[in-house]
Amino acid sequence: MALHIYNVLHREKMPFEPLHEGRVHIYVCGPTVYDHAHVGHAKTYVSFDVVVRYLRFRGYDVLYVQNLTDVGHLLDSGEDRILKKASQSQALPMQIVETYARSYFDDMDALGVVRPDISPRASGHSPEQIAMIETLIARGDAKVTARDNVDYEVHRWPEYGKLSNRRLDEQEAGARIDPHDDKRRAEDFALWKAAEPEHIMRWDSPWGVGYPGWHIECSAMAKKYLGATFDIHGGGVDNIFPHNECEIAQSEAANETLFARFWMLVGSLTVPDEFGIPVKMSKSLGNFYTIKDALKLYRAEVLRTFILTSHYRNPVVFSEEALDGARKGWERLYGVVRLTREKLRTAGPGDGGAAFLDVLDKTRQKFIEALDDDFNAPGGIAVLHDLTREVNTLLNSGQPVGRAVLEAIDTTYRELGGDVLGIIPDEAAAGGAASAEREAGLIRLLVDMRTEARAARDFAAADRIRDQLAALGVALEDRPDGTVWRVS
RNA sequence: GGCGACGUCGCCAAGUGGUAAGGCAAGGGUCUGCAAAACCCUCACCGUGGGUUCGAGUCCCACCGUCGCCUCCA
Repeated sequence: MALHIYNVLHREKMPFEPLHEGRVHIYVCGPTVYDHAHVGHAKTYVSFDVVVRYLRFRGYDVLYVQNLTDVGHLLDSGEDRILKKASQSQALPMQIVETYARSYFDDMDALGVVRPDISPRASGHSPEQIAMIETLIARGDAKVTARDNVDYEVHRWPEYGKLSNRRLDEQEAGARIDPHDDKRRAEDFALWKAAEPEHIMRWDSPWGVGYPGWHIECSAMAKKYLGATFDIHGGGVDNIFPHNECEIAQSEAANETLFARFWMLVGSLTVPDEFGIPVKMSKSLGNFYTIKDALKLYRAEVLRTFILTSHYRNPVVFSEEALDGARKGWERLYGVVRLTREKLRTAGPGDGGAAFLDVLDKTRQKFIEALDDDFNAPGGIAVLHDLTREVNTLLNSGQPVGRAVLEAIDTTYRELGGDVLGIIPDEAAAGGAASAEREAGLIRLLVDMRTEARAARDFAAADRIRDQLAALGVALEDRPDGTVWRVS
């Protein structure tokens, strides 16, 4: 059973073989950097983070491109999002872009999302955008309008609608036409827009000073870094129409070849409203959670666990109960890793418990089986929970477990839970700094003192140490073979 | 109105034809100085009604309910 991916383009799971052997080219629509990222962004980018991590785990050489949209993404009113924010905060547009691009990377770093190999900005690619538009004009697929806009003429592309499964005659026509536009058909979209005097983000073009349309940016950048045809295009489902559909139309027309071979779209994240009905986040409803907000309440691994316990294609409701459930489930997984590492500190060199290596092999097989099935992360987490029961049983059994087996257990969690899913921290990340070492030493000293008190049946002193440590967020567990501690 | 998706135990959730993974919660036990953690046991006729099939949560139809998109959105 090889890797299968649900391809939105064909609405079915298909076996995945990259275009170039051993190498996967993937493009994911990045955010428009005009505000702090919210938990919906976290769902999308954590999902693709696991896709990329898993492809690498499977041995593929992955080239991952995720753009930053910093121009041309307009609001209903026709205003550019970046420009509007800039005028509101009395800053230059590129200050806004810089501020929120940094904020975005900070958030992604905090969530343990591996950075894309290339994070191209739309504003830096006007030569590529213009070249593509010129090709489309030469082909007769795009027209320069009387106002020096360039519009893509959708009726020229017979396959328009193949991704989102829409046909033009089914759409409500003319719902929104910008008064500054002079396009002839409502479904046509802008490749290039002439800049009004107040539009200070502007570039020279053969059609005068202007700026690119949102859709052409992704087409131009994907082609530049990944080629005309590449393996996977990702994004959130909410962009399937019009954005992704327009990308396909203009790219396949201009390049005269297939654009992305596989389309992977992530289900939306909603938030319960006052009646508990899931709705999209919006600032006006007061249900807008930034990643920074969420990270104050839950650690990154817990947020990732929450996101990854449902399949990436499904919609998810961001609720406190679900988050708390994810937290407890994660604590169970991390608890056994902590226990394993604690035992490793003092373990003897023998190979006791070697029969357990077979369990680890089977775990790895089942995990791969799950992830091979369209990146079924929930299935992968369930496999880790099954392993966790077995490891707990082993470590509580009293039989001697040698260093080799403990290391193999740790490696299994490190690779599957850490490298692929990003929910099991490294020892170092959990506190490898000098101060953390000192703290651990102090805690061990207190634990030893308590052990002596218990041996002397001085339970008052023992409980005092335990209670004080608990108040500081350090939980103790007395096990047959000694006391272990963990930071809660 | 059109397009798409979803409805599985109190909660979250996997499962695209062969008698329902996993986590949380709950109840009962084991262990423990007491705890905590862990382990064991218990806990689902898969929205409703039809149909196809030897056999359906899984396929088809209808209905009910929910969500998303229809040129702002990851």
